[in-house]
Amino acid sequence: MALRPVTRRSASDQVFDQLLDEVVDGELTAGEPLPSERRLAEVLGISRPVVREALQRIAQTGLVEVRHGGATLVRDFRRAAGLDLLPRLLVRGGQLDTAIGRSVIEARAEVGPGIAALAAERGGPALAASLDAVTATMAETTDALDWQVLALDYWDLLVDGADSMVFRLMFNSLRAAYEPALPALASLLAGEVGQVEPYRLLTAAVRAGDAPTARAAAARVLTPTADTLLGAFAALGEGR
Amino acid sequence: MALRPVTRRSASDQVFDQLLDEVVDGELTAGEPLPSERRLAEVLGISRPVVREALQRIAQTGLVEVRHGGATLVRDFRRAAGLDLLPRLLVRGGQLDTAIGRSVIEARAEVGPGIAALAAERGGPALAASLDAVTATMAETTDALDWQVLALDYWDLLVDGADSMVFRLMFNSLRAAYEPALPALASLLAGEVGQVEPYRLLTAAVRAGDAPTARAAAARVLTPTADTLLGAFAALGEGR
DNA sequence: AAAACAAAACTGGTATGACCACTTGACCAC
DNA sequence: GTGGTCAAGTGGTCATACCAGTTTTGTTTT
Repeated sequence: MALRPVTRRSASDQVFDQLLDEVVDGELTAGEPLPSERRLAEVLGISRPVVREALQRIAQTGLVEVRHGGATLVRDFRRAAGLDLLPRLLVRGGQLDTAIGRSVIEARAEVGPGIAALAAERGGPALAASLDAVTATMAETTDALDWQVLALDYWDLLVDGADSMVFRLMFNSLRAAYEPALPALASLLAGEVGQVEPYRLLTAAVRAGDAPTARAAAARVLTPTADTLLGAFAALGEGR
Repeated sequence: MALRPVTRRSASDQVFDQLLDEVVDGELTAGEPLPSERRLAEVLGISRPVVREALQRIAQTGLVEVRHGGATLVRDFRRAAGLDLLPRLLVRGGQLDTAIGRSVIEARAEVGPGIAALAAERGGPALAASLDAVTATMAETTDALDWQVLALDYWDLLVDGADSMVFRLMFNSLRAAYEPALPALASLLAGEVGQVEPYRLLTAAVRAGDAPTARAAAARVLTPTADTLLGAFAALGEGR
């Protein structure tokens, strides 16, 4: 039997989630003042320090603005939040937001080739050797989920090779966003399993230090997945 | 006279900054356990709730992992942090990190044209009209800083038009990163002031709904700035 | 001597109540 | 209208105690 570890969520975590959902779902509109910390503590049946911890974390993500002496105000997260918020937007209330999912795929298609180009310029044969090791494992993989995990490993190496902190942090944020959804996505992308040739072409371009070819090869790696997912999202989006 | 608002930083903020700097500067290496909350409170001369608030915010950014009952561990921020950390990496200890700056420019050059293409597909004449209003103001602007602010406004509209949450959040993160450095950068980019024609061409492509042209036009908007800044960063990087 | 167990000594999580610092708005004097 | 004062409400900090979970230690058992 498949047991999963029990997760005891702290009171602070639960308050954090509640507040975040209320802001993101628009139940608390931008500019609106939040109830005072004392009031929140009373309503939620917890102590004020716990409320404060949750509130500080919410503020850290840019969703509210706490002002000493004044009320805490809700901000427009579309204006104030950074990419770290993405995971909480992509899957909301257990449901995947197809509009957000579409934008993730679009961004991936845009950023991926750029990463590949930089990696080709800077990675060299050492990077290519690491990539070869991953593609070798991919070639022997039949499980859809394992395949996706390996594909992520491949891109992780590529991002390292690009030697760009911004792309690294972007990758981390995007990865954090769709890693939870991977099991669900893997089945959609089962047809992709075993298609290792595009990755090998990309690796070859990296080894040769050929940035333009790497860019094109990366696009060929990403496009099939993107088309499949965009199609699925479009179908889901109309279904509701 | 140019007065600036006084900023009183809370104890919690100061602890947050100290811990963040220690992790980012590598004085606390990944895997290493942090001192206990009680110990930190004692050493820093503050109360434990304040330490906890700072610690929870640090954990929120992915820099440490707090475990109930166990020690709090430092994580490798290169692996765990998201794009929200960028502002704290770009300018560290009052100094601009040129390697990070380079990666920001590279990412901008990669993402910008993609945003322009999407905006051309989805924005339509309404977006173009808004863009025209900004370029009209730009044409009359001679101050270098004002020019940069308007350029940011232009891109803000473009990002709206792209109708992509991921690009919106990316833009917010990047903006938060280099907005503090804008005054310093503006003087470097003084030569760009008045060059409104590339923006007008981009606007025209958006109005026509011509994505490929918009993509190319965006590249032409971004390239001069990118070259200038990359050159300046390279010179700075070698100087040390 | 090795393994199993139990207790103690950590760790973080929560609660309480008090006080300080700041903002806001009402009211008052000029 | 201007400026000043004051009271009420807000967030910021402190101190202490206790609960909950983990890690270490020491003992017991095999």
